[in-house]
Amino acid sequence: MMTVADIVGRIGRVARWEPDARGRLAEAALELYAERGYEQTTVADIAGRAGLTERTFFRHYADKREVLFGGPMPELVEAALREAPAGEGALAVGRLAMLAAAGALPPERRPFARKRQAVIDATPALQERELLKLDSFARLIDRALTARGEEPAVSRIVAETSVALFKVAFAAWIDGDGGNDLTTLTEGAFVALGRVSAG
Amino acid sequence: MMTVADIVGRIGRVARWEPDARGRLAEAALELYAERGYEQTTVADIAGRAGLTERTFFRHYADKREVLFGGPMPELVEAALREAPAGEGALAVGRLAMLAAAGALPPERRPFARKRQAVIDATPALQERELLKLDSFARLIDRALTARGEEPAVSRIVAETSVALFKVAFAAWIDGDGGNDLTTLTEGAFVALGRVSAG
DNA sequence: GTCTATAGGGCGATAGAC
DNA sequence: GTCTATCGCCCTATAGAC
Repeated sequence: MMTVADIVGRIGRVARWEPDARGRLAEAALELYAERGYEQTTVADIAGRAGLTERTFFRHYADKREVLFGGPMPELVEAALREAPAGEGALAVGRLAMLAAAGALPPERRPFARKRQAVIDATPALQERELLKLDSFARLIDRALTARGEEPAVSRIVAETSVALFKVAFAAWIDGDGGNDLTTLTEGAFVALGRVSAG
Repeated sequence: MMTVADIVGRIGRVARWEPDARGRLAEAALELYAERGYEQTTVADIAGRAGLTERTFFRHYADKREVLFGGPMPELVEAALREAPAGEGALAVGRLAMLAAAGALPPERRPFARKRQAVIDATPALQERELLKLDSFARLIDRALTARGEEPAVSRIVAETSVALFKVAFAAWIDGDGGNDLTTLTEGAFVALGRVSAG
């Protein structure tokens, strides 16, 4: 279905507002956080660079941290959990969920992800938010596994472990040379768990 | 060396200040967060109940969240990692570190821990802080394992997995009926990992 | 202790599209 | 008329600076 914004875009006329306020805010925020640091950046700075006001920033993002965490990963994880084949074991389902998350970060997004991660690594407040997002994936997996009839104890362990492995794979993807994509590294982390927990 | 507080304690007289301002602030904060919610509680409220000023609160705690996270767990984890026998495998060391963390919460602390956890579970801002604290344990384990000569990939996986298992055990301790102590539950989580990752 | 900047929420006004 | 995105000005509490 064609939206008003689409029509405006086609006609090529400037409407009342520049399009994609949300995206412009996110871009401006990352730039400024990288340039001068998260704490040294005010919401007014971000809004100003995006050609908007402070108040509009808070319409699009609940707080100053959230502007870096707007990706499609939660939906991808939920979809993977919904579509996981009935026969799969618990850990295999957790693995599918994390592979879906990895799918949100194809190789071409690595430069952006590295820039974003450098900002997060320099800022405890952003690390906290990142950990909460990852924890929410664990909750999704736990709920899905329980719904599939797994023991609560198994669901929880698999959920937390799966996310732990994704964290490891993601860190390796960011720190590495780009030779392996995130999907491969995620699969590798699940394989490595078997080795570590056996040996 | 003897501090002023020590001297006051010995004499047994009430000096210029009631003793243990830090503890009183923590107690007042938990009460208020439980009574009316974290966001509905101001730092002035907490300080007032503790008979202190707002400014004094920030001398003892860096921010409003930190007042719930002042325990000895980090030191216990560090000590366990320092004293881990040389022969132990990576996962065994992670397990020792998490058992040391569990040691900070003996059965008699469960009522307090449950009250505190209820507040945290109701407050995303506090969940974020809790996750950051747990993540800092993973960093400690990772560093210690790397120092012991483990492969970086193994260190990271073991570190994240160990903390993941502790999270599961802690949740079970809080949610359960108190029949199992946290140490037992933590050991059980490490045992269960073997079953889950094998089967 | 005092002062101040900033985060972030409430609410109403405005200006288009339909 | 309704709906939606933006702006403006109010406010309080946090947290850092002095």
